[in-house]
Amino acid sequence: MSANPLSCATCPVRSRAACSALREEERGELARIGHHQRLRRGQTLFAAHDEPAHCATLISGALKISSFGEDGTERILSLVHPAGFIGEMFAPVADHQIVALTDSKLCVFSKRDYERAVERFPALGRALLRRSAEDLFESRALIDLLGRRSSLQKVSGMLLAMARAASDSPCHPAATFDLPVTRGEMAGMLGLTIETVSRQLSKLERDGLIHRSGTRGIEIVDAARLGRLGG
Amino acid sequence: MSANPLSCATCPVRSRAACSALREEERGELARIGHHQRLRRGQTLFAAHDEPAHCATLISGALKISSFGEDGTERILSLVHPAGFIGEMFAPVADHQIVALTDSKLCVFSKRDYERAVERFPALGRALLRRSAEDLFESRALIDLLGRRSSLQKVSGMLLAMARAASDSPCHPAATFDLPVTRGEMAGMLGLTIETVSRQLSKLERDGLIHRSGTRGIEIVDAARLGRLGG
DNA sequence: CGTGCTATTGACGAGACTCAACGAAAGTGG
DNA sequence: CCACTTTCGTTGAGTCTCGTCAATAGCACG
Repeated sequence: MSANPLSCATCPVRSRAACSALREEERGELARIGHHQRLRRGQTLFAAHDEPAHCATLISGALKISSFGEDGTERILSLVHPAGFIGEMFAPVADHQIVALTDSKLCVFSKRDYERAVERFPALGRALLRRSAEDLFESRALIDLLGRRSSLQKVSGMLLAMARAASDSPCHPAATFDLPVTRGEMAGMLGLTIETVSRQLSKLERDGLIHRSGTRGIEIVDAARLGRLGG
Repeated sequence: MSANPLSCATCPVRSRAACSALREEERGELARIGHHQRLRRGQTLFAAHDEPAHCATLISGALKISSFGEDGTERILSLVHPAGFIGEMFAPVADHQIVALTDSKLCVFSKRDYERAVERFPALGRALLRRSAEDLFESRALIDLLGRRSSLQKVSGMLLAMARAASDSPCHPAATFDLPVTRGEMAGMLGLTIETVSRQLSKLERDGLIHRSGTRGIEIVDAARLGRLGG
């Protein structure tokens, strides 16, 4: 765990993360109680059953939040994208594991310190609330995706969601991007099997809606038809 | 819309709702800017596409938050139980409809007023954050339920969730309760059809895990086995 | 150039949806 | 209070999607 001093001035998410709600000097104070941490692909931030003593803002990369069934099968509950906040401040102890999907950088704080900061800087609390609302919105979008839809619709919807997440501007999705997840992880999120995901991707490519390059690269060819399926 | 003055002293959720974080006199001030509202079963609080100008705490009854696909099929994203907070304070404008499942009572506030109150009373903001985190947790539980499970598991899990929600104490679920939702709504939440839900309920009763009385009454006979399926 | 791992593709079968009929409950109007 | 209508719930038979099992192909690594 490297204890680099935080350098907010060059932080790529300084305009979107929760701390962006703070004034200059307040942010400086927050920076003093936090530190950077790097996570390599596959490394876990918090393991299931941990009493999480930390919280963090994701600076770059991507994380997944997943739970595990009794049979050990993984279930991905949510993805975390840059500027996202991790640390279920008040949630019941959840058996959630948080793992890096790609090499990632985070801004980590002790939970106690952060809670104190929230009390001192009300704006931070409001910013967290906003983030939380966005997470909730995302979660509901995923629920929407999981509910009564065909596998083809699910896969299409996920591609669109990924395209949106890959783009910096939230309004227009990226036309070409790399999937941050493996097929298995995608399947886990959608409640499908690897095989079904693979088949539907093949079908989407056959029908000319997308183009695949390598195993992760996706180019959206016909966004309109894709949206009709997955939106 | 009846404009009864709020009477926090006798409010059944005064110890659990967001406003419970406030001190006596602060709560009094909040009460002055809010009013009670009754909703009959089936009435909608906010319709899709409304720019919601209000937010509310649910006092009694039950609400559903749902979205609608292009084909008009309803998709229930979340249930709201007493003490729950409604009003996506900061979320992107969502095409979500909020409808009463049973006759309900709410504590309604203008969004602007409430936001001002949040700024003035930081504790309120923190309480909202906690609520939001719980909602997020609930949402993720639903996602968990929707992901790769058999219809029997889904139905079992939903019964357990309902039992938990029906009980006042969050630790031990109610043994006997009324479903707040119709079969169709249940099906909508689980991504199943009415028929499948009905069949699985019949099966659970045949196998002695539950007992049905009327169309809504549920008695949990064998919580252990039910938990093994749906937990 | 093997060696794992991930992804793709095919054949088959179980589980969930569709369609359809029937029964039960709830609301309506006389 | 009762007959009527409407909605909701249950049950059955047939179809189709998606999961399971298995074999093969691409890729990254040493």
